[in-house]
Amino acid sequence: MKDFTVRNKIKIARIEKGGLTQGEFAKLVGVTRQTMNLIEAQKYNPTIRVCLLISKYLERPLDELFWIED
Amino acid sequence: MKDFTVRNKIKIARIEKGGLTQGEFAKLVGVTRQTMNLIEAQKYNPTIRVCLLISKYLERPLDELFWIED
DNA sequence: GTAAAAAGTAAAATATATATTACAATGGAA
DNA sequence: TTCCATTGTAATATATATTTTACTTTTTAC
Repeated sequence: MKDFTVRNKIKIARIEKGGLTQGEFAKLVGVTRQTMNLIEAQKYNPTIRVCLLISKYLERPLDELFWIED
Repeated sequence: MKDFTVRNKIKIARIEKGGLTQGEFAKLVGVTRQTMNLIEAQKYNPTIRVCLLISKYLERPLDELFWIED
């Protein structure tokens, strides 16, 4: 199967959201800072569960935060 | 952390999409039929990558297909 | 410029998504 | 009813998301 790459704009959205640090945001979502770091750096392919929580706390739709690059 | 449950309406959307069998759809998306079966049965928490492909082939936004129940 | 906070990163351990194979249950068409 | 396609499910194996701990680099405030 093709090697679609998943992209996200979490980091930008988090900063735009105002003041949230990576660690604070990770805690909100319920993952470790390291996990959030890797997700933001697009080195992970997070589960929909984590993505939904990210979407919730950033108040942005999933479709705006995540997309495929083929 | 709270135990949010992830829900999805993939099976309904797949059938509404017309004629696609679970196996055919799984192949389209690039996972096995068993994996798609477990995802549809809400026993898995799929990766955003798989969800994006599902969204693409069902022509439905992520936010319409997946949500959290708390 | 210095100190503290935040962010990047890395290695090892654990949890779980996904694959593989196989078989049972269900449903619809003949 | 019988046959065949589809779906449900289970066991084992593998890949990888996530955690934990710890250290380095970058950024920000003073």
